[in-house]
Amino acid sequence: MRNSLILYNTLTRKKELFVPIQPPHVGLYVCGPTVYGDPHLGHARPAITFDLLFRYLTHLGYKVRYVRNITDVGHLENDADEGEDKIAQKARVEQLEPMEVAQYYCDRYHQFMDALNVKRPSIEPRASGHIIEQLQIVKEILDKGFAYEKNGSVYFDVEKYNQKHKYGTLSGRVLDDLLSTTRELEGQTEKRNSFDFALWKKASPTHIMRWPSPYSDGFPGWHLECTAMSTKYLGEQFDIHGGGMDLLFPHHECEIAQSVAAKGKTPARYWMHNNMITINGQKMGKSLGNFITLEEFFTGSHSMLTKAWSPMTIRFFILQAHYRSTVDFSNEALQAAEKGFNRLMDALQQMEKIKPASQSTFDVKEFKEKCYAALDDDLNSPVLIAHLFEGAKIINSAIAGKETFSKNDLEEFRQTMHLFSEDILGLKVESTAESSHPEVLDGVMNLLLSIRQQAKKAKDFATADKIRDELKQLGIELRDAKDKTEWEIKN
RNA sequence: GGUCGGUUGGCCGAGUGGUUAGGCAGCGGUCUGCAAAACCGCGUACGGCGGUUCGAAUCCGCCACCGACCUCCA
Repeated sequence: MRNSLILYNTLTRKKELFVPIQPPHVGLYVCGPTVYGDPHLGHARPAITFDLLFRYLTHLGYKVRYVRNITDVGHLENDADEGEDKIAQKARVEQLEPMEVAQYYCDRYHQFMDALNVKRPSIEPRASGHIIEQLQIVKEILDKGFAYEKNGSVYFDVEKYNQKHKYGTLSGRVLDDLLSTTRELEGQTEKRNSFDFALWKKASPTHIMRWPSPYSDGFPGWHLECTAMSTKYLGEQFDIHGGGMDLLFPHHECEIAQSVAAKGKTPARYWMHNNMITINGQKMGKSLGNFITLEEFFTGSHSMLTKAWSPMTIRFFILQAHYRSTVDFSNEALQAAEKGFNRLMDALQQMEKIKPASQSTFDVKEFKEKCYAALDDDLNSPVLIAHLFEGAKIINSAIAGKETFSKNDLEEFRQTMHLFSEDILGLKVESTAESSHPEVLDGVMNLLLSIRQQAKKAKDFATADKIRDELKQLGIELRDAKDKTEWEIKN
């Protein structure tokens, strides 16, 4: 097994060689969606980032258990007493059962992640199905003395925890600073300190989602589910914990505190955080109202979009930036991504036409090594894509007779190109009308092309060009090669 | 205000103490009846000011600007 993957660990702020606790097994936990709204571009980034990690680790031969939760009990709307579960709030607005709402958006999430060719995780646990496990952790933390109960709610005692352990190791925050910088919130009389966080919240009378507990009828605090479910399925300490950078503080910091308080262990050894997506340089966010749903991208139905952008264009666009960089959205950038993606996919298909020669003019082994090296360097997908474009250029040159491959090299080159672009980056040729009725369209095209060929022979270029131009208007592009004319549907 | 990160050619976006990132767009060429596609060539970019160094866009310092987190958010 290749063993040279280096990952940037937020915990140490350094790139580190990835060494699993129990090779060949790898435990990977990623914070999943809160299913109270339609999936948007921001959901795509972590899903694709960790899909790449999942695919690469699997390819390397690791047996990966990938756990990504579904938050269906919702997080607290805020920390105030009248805080309301997000799912419950949405349900009231739409007059639906809370679980109906959660199911609907969960299905939508799956539908769009499938379209983006994101593999399903090994386990997708729901928070609502793990109330017992969460209550168990509340009890453990209370027993250890790192939490206190007040009016039916249970809060994590950060100050007390900080006396024995250190709070803020992941985000680099210092408790004293937090005291002075955290603003005062109304209705926080129950908490001893503003930075304490809820482990269990007593439900207000209007709160629909509630479960019985020794403390009150209520619901779990907003960091607890990840601790409960990662512990249950991956153990008290596992390999990699991932999520968006916005979750670094307080969410992941609190997860660490909960695990250390309850189990005495930092839950994960490697913490990975994908950066945000920006629109016109500004973060995309619910509160900012500038987020674009995936459905709007795929159909083009948003005022900021000049046209529809396909799932693979979105995936390619995201992979063209390193996961720790912000990626700024614009129609121009997507246009460039779309064209580049098509060029790569075209080359991949053209590759089948290459005929083996006696000798190779291209070093396939070195090429393959470069591709691995890119991913080994903290999943550098943009560099990998740059290499794949070099591969595309070689393919096209080989078809033009400028490069040659021996039989063995050709086979290895084909495998390498497919491995990295399809199996690992998860890119694929998107189906078009061509694939739904292939025979019919082929027949029609062959007819048109033979008429055009006759016209060309007779030097009737007006007719030949008319066919080409009008097909172009329909979205079919012709390319005259030496002995035949190729055609392709563009969008 | 505190903490962290960023500022790369027309656009997007990697990377690095001295050697071509890559894609898109543009320009010139080859090919073509003309195109398209493809291939070849071109642009010589790293926020500002100092410092370290034989040499910095890459290291250090200061400044400017932008952003993220500190409140639900991927």
